[in-house]
Amino acid sequence: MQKFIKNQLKQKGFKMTNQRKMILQVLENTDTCLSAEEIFMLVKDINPSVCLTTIYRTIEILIKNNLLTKIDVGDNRYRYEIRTNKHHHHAVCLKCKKMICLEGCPMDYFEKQIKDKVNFTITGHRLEFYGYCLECK
Amino acid sequence: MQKFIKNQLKQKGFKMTNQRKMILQVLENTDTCLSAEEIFMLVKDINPSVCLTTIYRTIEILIKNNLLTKIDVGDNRYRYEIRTNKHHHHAVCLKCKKMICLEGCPMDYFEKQIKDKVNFTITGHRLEFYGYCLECK
DNA sequence: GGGTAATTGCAAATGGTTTGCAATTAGATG
DNA sequence: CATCTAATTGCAAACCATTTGCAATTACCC
Ligand SMILES: [Mn+2]
Ligand SMILES: [Mn+2]
Ligand SMILES: [Zn+2]
Ligand SMILES: [Zn+2]
Repeated sequence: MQKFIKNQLKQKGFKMTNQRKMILQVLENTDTCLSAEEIFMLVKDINPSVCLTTIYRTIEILIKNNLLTKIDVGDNRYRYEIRTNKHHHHAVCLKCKKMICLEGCPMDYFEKQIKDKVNFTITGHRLEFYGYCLECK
Repeated sequence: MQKFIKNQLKQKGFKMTNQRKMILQVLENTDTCLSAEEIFMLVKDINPSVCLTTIYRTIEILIKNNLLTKIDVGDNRYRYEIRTNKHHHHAVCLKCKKMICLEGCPMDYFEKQIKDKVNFTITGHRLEFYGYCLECK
């Protein structure tokens, strides 16, 4: 995957800078979704001379090229998740906003998995479809 | 529904001010989800002397009392939807961010409805469960 | 290694949302 | 109906995640 993303970027004419390498490394070595600030902190652990702006600009590039997903949890701060080849969903804790990645997709499968494996108490869910309406198509 | 919400608020000790009446009226007379700014504009059409702050504070109360839902579409601005007794989902246009309310819930039913009735081209979807994780339960 | 366009860091701007505070008001009480 | 008080409001300022302008730096094609 690491390779795939780097190739995608190179192919589109983006330079593979040290900052971008570090950001990708951080995004690929986490098991949750990270906020810009969290990515920033983790990248600083590798090299303290990075700038938050660079994080945001890299995020923008990745999203525009379908290599990163922007996720909202309702606390005025987005989380980002690097592209995986397995389509999946999340369980979001209303209190600490932690996002637990779930495998697979069909809803009923999920409900069972969440209760049995992840130990997450469901109080509700939200399902949104993305695409284009009649006027914008 | 109008009545139900007012009763809920009164029961919890909130005053039924003119501002709150107008905000509820606006929220109940729309067929999409509105941003705070949009609610503000619509309320100003009724009475120009209202303040955006009041919109936000009312939104906060409604959300805390489960009378309003906060929805994110990815453009740094939340949309709000007044409580309905029919659980339902949305189709969000990636371009204009318009939210089309869908009836019912099961996924397969939706996919058909979206294609046939609402004329919305699906390019993807997101499903999130809300609740509490092991530590926060 | 040199040339050039892309990228970066810094500081400042942006914009949605929140907060402090004094003035106003709903609605309970008599 | 007039009085009282806690809740609510409007205004201005703060907040804070994200974005932008610009000069200095860097990747990478030759
Ligand atoms: Mn899915
Ligand atoms: Mn549902
Ligand atoms: Zn939690
Ligand atoms: Zn549209």
